[in-house]
Amino acid sequence: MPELPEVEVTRLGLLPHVIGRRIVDIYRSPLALRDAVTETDLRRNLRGATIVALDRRAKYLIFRLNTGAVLVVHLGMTGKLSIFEPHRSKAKHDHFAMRLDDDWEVRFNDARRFGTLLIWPPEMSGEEEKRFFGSHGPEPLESGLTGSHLYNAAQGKRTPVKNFLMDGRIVVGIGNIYANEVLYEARLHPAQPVNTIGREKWEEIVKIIRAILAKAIKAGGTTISDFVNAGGKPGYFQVQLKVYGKKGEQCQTCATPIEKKTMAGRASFFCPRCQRLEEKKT
DNA sequence: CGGCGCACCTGAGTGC
DNA sequence: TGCACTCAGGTGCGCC
Repeated sequence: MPELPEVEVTRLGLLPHVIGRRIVDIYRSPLALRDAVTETDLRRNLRGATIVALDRRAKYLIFRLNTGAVLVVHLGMTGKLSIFEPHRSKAKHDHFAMRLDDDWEVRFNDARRFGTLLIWPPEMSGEEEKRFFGSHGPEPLESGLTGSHLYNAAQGKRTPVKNFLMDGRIVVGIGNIYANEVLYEARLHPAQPVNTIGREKWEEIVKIIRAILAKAIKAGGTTISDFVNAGGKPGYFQVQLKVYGKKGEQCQTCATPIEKKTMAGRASFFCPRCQRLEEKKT
Protein backbone atom coordinates (compact mmCIF):
# COMPACT_ATOMS: atom_id res chain seq x y z
CA MET A 1 0.00 0.00 0.00
CA PRO A 2 2.43 2.64 1.04
CA GLU A 3 4.60 4.81 -1.11
CA LEU A 4 6.81 7.50 0.37
CA PRO A 5 4.00 9.96 1.19
CA GLU A 6 2.07 7.28 3.09
CA VAL A 7 5.18 6.32 5.04
CA GLU A 8 5.88 9.96 5.88
CA VAL A 9 2.29 10.49 7.01
CA THR A 10 2.57 7.38 9.16
CA ARG A 11 5.71 8.85 10.73
CA LEU A 12 4.02 12.19 11.42
CA GLY A 13 1.00 10.42 12.87
CA LEU A 14 3.08 8.30 15.24
CA LEU A 15 5.55 10.97 16.27
CA PRO A 16 3.62 12.70 19.07
CA HIS A 17 2.62 9.36 20.59
CA VAL A 18 6.02 7.70 20.74
CA ILE A 19 8.72 10.26 21.40
CA GLY A 20 9.98 10.02 24.98
CA ARG A 21 7.96 6.87 25.60
CA ARG A 22 9.54 3.79 27.13
CA ILE A 23 8.78 0.42 25.53
CA VAL A 24 7.34 -1.83 28.24
CA ASP A 25 6.87 -5.01 26.23
CA ILE A 26 6.66 -6.31 22.71
CA TYR A 27 4.56 -8.82 20.80
CA ARG A 28 5.61 -10.78 17.73
CA SER A 29 3.35 -13.21 15.88
CA PRO A 30 4.84 -16.61 14.97
CA LEU A 31 4.50 -15.91 11.23
CA ALA A 32 7.56 -14.91 9.23
CA LEU A 33 7.98 -11.48 7.73
CA ARG A 34 10.62 -10.70 5.10
CA ASP A 35 13.35 -10.83 7.72
CA ALA A 36 14.90 -13.23 10.17
CA VAL A 37 14.78 -11.07 13.27
CA THR A 38 13.75 -13.19 16.22
CA GLU A 39 11.32 -12.25 18.91
CA THR A 40 14.19 -12.65 21.39
CA ASP A 41 16.31 -10.09 19.56
CA LEU A 42 13.40 -7.69 19.38
CA ARG A 43 12.62 -8.08 23.07
CA ARG A 44 16.23 -7.85 24.17
CA ASN A 45 16.81 -4.62 22.28
CA LEU A 46 13.46 -2.94 22.77
CA ARG A 47 12.13 -3.71 26.23
CA GLY A 48 12.96 -0.99 28.69
CA ALA A 49 14.36 1.32 26.01
CA THR A 50 13.00 4.80 25.35
CA ILE A 51 12.17 6.06 21.86
CA VAL A 52 14.12 9.27 21.32
CA ALA A 53 13.53 9.83 17.58
CA LEU A 54 11.44 8.54 14.69
CA ASP A 55 13.02 9.20 11.31
CA ARG A 56 12.38 8.12 7.75
CA ARG A 57 14.85 7.14 5.05
CA ALA A 58 13.33 6.12 1.71
CA LYS A 59 10.28 4.08 2.73
CA TYR A 60 11.87 2.83 5.94
CA LEU A 61 10.78 4.09 9.36
CA ILE A 62 13.64 4.35 11.84
CA PHE A 63 13.00 4.24 15.60
CA ARG A 64 16.01 5.48 17.56
CA LEU A 65 16.33 4.35 21.16
CA ASN A 66 18.13 5.94 24.09
CA THR A 67 20.34 2.84 24.29
CA GLY A 68 21.69 3.47 20.78
CA ALA A 69 19.75 0.54 19.35
CA VAL A 70 17.73 1.12 16.20
CA LEU A 71 14.48 -0.49 15.03
CA VAL A 72 13.73 -0.29 11.32
CA VAL A 73 10.27 -0.97 9.93
CA HIS A 74 9.35 -1.32 6.27
CA LEU A 75 5.65 -1.58 5.47
CA GLY A 76 6.04 -3.65 2.31
CA MET A 77 2.94 -3.53 0.17
CA THR A 78 0.16 -4.04 2.69
CA GLY A 79 1.76 -3.05 5.98
CA LYS A 80 0.30 -0.49 8.37
CA LEU A 81 1.93 0.88 11.49
CA SER A 82 -0.42 2.61 13.86
CA ILE A 83 -1.08 3.67 17.42
CA PHE A 84 -3.85 2.19 19.55
CA GLU A 85 -5.42 3.26 22.83
CA PRO A 86 -4.89 0.89 25.78
CA HIS A 87 -6.48 -2.54 25.79
CA ARG A 88 -7.71 -2.64 22.22
CA SER A 89 -8.02 -6.21 21.00
CA LYS A 90 -5.61 -7.39 18.33
CA ALA A 91 -6.70 -7.74 14.75
CA LYS A 92 -6.05 -10.38 12.15
CA HIS A 93 -2.59 -9.90 10.61
CA ASP A 94 -1.15 -8.02 13.57
CA HIS A 95 2.43 -9.31 13.51
CA PHE A 96 4.32 -6.98 15.79
CA ALA A 97 3.45 -4.61 18.61
CA MET A 98 5.22 -2.43 21.16
CA ARG A 99 3.40 -1.54 24.37
CA LEU A 100 4.49 1.84 25.66
CA ASP A 101 4.69 3.06 29.23
CA ASP A 102 1.33 4.85 28.91
CA ASP A 103 -0.24 1.51 27.82
CA TRP A 104 -0.79 2.70 24.27
CA GLU A 105 0.38 0.28 21.59
CA VAL A 106 2.22 0.70 18.33
CA ARG A 107 1.05 -2.10 16.06
CA PHE A 108 2.26 -3.46 12.78
CA ASN A 109 -0.44 -5.10 10.70
CA ASP A 110 0.48 -6.69 7.39
CA ALA A 111 -1.78 -9.10 5.53
CA ARG A 112 0.72 -9.99 2.86
CA ARG A 113 3.73 -10.08 5.17
CA PHE A 114 6.03 -8.35 2.68
CA GLY A 115 7.00 -6.00 5.49
CA THR A 116 10.37 -5.96 7.23
CA LEU A 117 11.56 -5.53 10.80
CA LEU A 118 15.25 -4.96 11.50
CA ILE A 119 17.00 -4.51 14.82
CA TRP A 120 20.44 -3.00 15.05
CA PRO A 121 21.97 -3.38 18.54
CA PRO A 122 23.69 -0.34 20.11
CA GLU A 123 27.26 -1.43 19.42
CA MET A 124 26.70 -1.81 15.67
CA SER A 125 23.72 0.38 14.78
CA GLY A 126 25.79 3.18 13.25
CA GLU A 127 27.74 0.87 11.00
CA GLU A 128 24.69 -1.16 10.04
CA GLU A 129 22.73 1.92 9.12
CA LYS A 130 25.54 3.19 6.93
CA ARG A 131 25.85 -0.15 5.21
CA PHE A 132 22.12 -0.65 4.78
CA PHE A 133 21.40 2.74 3.27
CA GLY A 134 24.76 3.09 1.53
CA SER A 135 23.46 2.11 -1.89
CA HIS A 136 20.31 4.21 -1.69
CA GLY A 137 19.92 7.30 -3.85
CA PRO A 138 18.96 10.76 -2.58
CA GLU A 139 15.66 11.61 -0.90
CA PRO A 140 13.26 13.11 -3.46
CA LEU A 141 12.25 15.98 -1.18
CA GLU A 142 15.78 16.92 -0.13
CA SER A 143 18.50 18.89 -1.84
CA GLY A 144 20.40 15.79 -2.98
CA LEU A 145 17.93 15.26 -5.80
CA THR A 146 18.75 17.57 -8.68
CA GLY A 147 18.32 17.57 -12.43
CA SER A 148 22.07 17.11 -12.79
CA HIS A 149 22.07 14.06 -10.54
CA LEU A 150 19.45 12.36 -12.72
CA TYR A 151 21.05 13.54 -15.97
CA ASN A 152 24.45 12.20 -14.92
CA ALA A 153 23.03 8.88 -13.74
CA ALA A 154 21.21 8.49 -17.06
CA GLN A 155 24.24 8.86 -19.32
CA GLY A 156 25.15 5.68 -21.15
CA LYS A 157 21.90 3.96 -20.20
CA ARG A 158 18.93 3.11 -22.37
CA THR A 159 16.80 2.10 -19.37
CA PRO A 160 13.12 3.03 -19.72
CA VAL A 161 12.53 6.21 -17.72
CA LYS A 162 9.86 4.56 -15.59
CA ASN A 163 12.21 1.81 -14.38
CA PHE A 164 14.88 4.44 -13.79
CA LEU A 165 12.67 6.58 -11.56
CA MET A 166 11.64 3.52 -9.56
CA ASP A 167 15.24 2.42 -9.01
CA GLY A 168 16.14 3.17 -5.40
CA ARG A 169 19.82 3.49 -6.27
CA ILE A 170 18.99 6.49 -8.46
CA VAL A 171 16.38 8.13 -6.23
CA VAL A 172 14.38 6.60 -3.39
CA GLY A 173 10.72 6.76 -2.63
CA ILE A 174 9.10 6.73 -6.07
CA GLY A 175 6.87 3.67 -6.36
CA ASN A 176 4.72 2.51 -9.19
CA ILE A 177 1.79 4.86 -8.64
CA TYR A 178 3.79 8.04 -8.42
CA ALA A 179 6.13 7.00 -11.24
CA ASN A 180 3.07 6.81 -13.49
CA GLU A 181 1.79 10.16 -12.28
CA VAL A 182 5.15 11.90 -12.63
CA LEU A 183 5.60 10.71 -16.21
CA TYR A 184 2.12 11.86 -17.14
CA GLU A 185 2.81 15.36 -15.81
CA ALA A 186 6.18 15.36 -17.58
CA ARG A 187 4.55 14.17 -20.83
CA LEU A 188 7.06 11.35 -21.08
CA HIS A 189 6.32 7.86 -22.37
CA PRO A 190 7.21 5.30 -19.66
CA ALA A 191 9.53 3.50 -22.09
CA GLN A 192 11.47 6.61 -23.14
CA PRO A 193 15.18 5.66 -22.86
CA VAL A 194 16.84 7.81 -20.22
CA ASN A 195 19.85 8.75 -22.35
CA THR A 196 17.54 10.60 -24.78
CA ILE A 197 16.36 13.00 -22.07
CA GLY A 198 18.05 16.39 -21.88
CA ARG A 199 19.19 18.39 -18.85
CA GLU A 200 16.23 20.77 -18.86
CA LYS A 201 13.76 17.93 -18.99
CA TRP A 202 15.42 16.35 -15.94
CA GLU A 203 15.11 19.65 -14.09
CA GLU A 204 11.42 19.66 -14.92
CA ILE A 205 11.07 16.03 -13.78
CA VAL A 206 12.60 16.91 -10.40
CA LYS A 207 10.11 19.74 -9.93
CA ILE A 208 7.23 17.42 -10.80
CA ILE A 209 8.44 14.68 -8.43
CA ARG A 210 8.66 17.18 -5.58
CA ALA A 211 5.29 18.74 -6.32
CA ILE A 212 3.44 15.42 -6.54
CA LEU A 213 5.00 13.89 -3.42
CA ALA A 214 4.59 17.07 -1.37
CA LYS A 215 0.96 17.33 -2.39
CA ALA A 216 0.32 13.72 -1.40
CA ILE A 217 1.95 14.23 2.01
CA LYS A 218 -0.12 17.35 2.56
CA ALA A 219 -3.29 15.49 1.63
CA GLY A 220 -2.33 12.70 4.04
CA GLY A 221 -1.62 15.23 6.75
CA THR A 222 -5.26 16.20 6.86
CA THR A 223 -6.07 12.68 8.05
CA ILE A 224 -3.60 12.60 10.92
CA SER A 225 -6.24 13.64 13.43
CA ASP A 226 -8.03 10.39 12.56
CA PHE A 227 -4.82 8.41 12.77
CA VAL A 228 -5.36 6.91 16.21
CA ASN A 229 -7.01 3.50 15.99
CA ALA A 230 -7.48 3.99 12.26
CA GLY A 231 -5.20 1.13 11.37
CA GLY A 232 -2.57 3.56 10.19
CA LYS A 233 -4.40 4.29 7.00
CA PRO A 234 -3.13 7.64 5.82
CA GLY A 235 -4.72 9.88 3.26
CA TYR A 236 -3.70 8.05 0.20
CA PHE A 237 -7.15 8.10 -1.34
CA GLN A 238 -7.42 11.84 -1.28
CA VAL A 239 -4.72 12.33 -3.86
CA GLN A 240 -6.12 12.97 -7.28
CA LEU A 241 -4.52 10.39 -9.55
CA LYS A 242 -4.58 11.25 -13.23
CA VAL A 243 -3.47 8.04 -14.94
CA TYR A 244 -2.77 5.29 -12.39
CA GLY A 245 -5.60 2.74 -12.55
CA LYS A 246 -7.41 4.77 -15.21
CA LYS A 247 -7.20 2.39 -18.15
CA GLY A 248 -9.84 3.26 -20.76
CA GLU A 249 -10.75 6.55 -19.08
CA GLN A 250 -10.29 9.81 -20.96
CA CYS A 251 -7.03 11.69 -20.59
CA GLN A 252 -7.71 14.91 -18.66
CA THR A 253 -5.72 16.87 -21.22
CA CYS A 254 -6.80 15.48 -24.60
CA ALA A 255 -9.60 12.95 -23.91
CA THR A 256 -7.69 10.08 -25.53
CA PRO A 257 -8.33 6.80 -23.66
CA ILE A 258 -5.57 5.96 -21.15
CA GLU A 259 -3.64 2.81 -22.01
CA LYS A 260 -2.19 0.17 -19.73
CA LYS A 261 0.98 -1.75 -20.51
CA THR A 262 3.11 -3.98 -18.32
CA MET A 263 6.73 -2.87 -18.03
CA ALA A 264 9.28 -4.75 -15.95
CA GLY A 265 6.36 -6.61 -14.44
CA ARG A 266 4.61 -3.46 -13.24
CA ALA A 267 1.42 -1.88 -14.55
CA SER A 268 2.08 1.29 -16.50
CA PHE A 269 -0.66 3.73 -17.38
CA PHE A 270 -0.18 6.53 -19.87
CA CYS A 271 -1.89 8.70 -22.47
CA PRO A 272 -0.69 7.51 -25.88
CA ARG A 273 -1.15 10.99 -27.30
CA CYS A 274 0.34 13.21 -24.56
CA GLN A 275 3.17 10.78 -23.77
CA ARG A 276 4.81 9.84 -27.05
CA LEU A 277 8.08 8.05 -27.48
CA GLU A 278 10.46 10.47 -29.17
CA GLU A 279 14.03 10.56 -30.41
CA LYS A 280 15.03 13.34 -28.03
CA LYS A 281 13.40 14.97 -25.04
CA THR A 282 14.79 18.31 -24.01
C1' DC B 1 28.14 -4.75 -13.94
C1' DG B 2 23.12 -4.08 -15.68
C1' DG B 3 18.76 -5.64 -16.27
C1' DC B 4 15.26 -8.86 -15.96
C1' DG B 5 12.24 -12.39 -13.86
C1' DC B 6 10.78 -14.15 -9.95
C1' DA B 7 9.69 -15.17 -5.18
C1' DC B 8 7.90 -13.72 -0.92
C1' DC B 9 2.19 -13.80 0.80
C1' DT B 10 -2.98 -12.88 1.36
C1' DG B 11 -7.09 -10.82 -0.23
C1' DA B 12 -10.06 -8.56 -3.51
C1' DG B 13 -12.16 -8.76 -7.73
C1' DT B 14 -13.87 -11.13 -11.92
C1' DG B 15 -15.90 -14.55 -14.80
C1' DC B 16 -18.04 -18.86 -15.21
C1' DT C 1 -22.42 -19.66 -3.42
C1' DG C 2 -18.31 -21.48 -4.98
C1' DC C 3 -14.36 -22.24 -7.59
C1' DA C 4 -10.42 -20.87 -10.56
C1' DC C 5 -7.96 -17.43 -11.92
C1' DT C 6 -5.74 -12.72 -12.13
C1' DC C 7 -3.89 -8.87 -10.05
C1' DA C 8 -2.04 -5.77 -6.33
C1' DG C 9 1.05 0.29 -4.58
C1' DG C 10 7.87 -3.19 -2.62
C1' DT C 11 12.17 -5.22 -2.39
C1' DG C 12 16.09 -8.21 -2.99
C1' DC C 13 17.99 -12.21 -4.96
C1' DG C 14 19.64 -15.23 -8.57
C1' DC C 15 20.55 -15.69 -13.18
C1' DC C 16 21.82 -14.33 -17.83
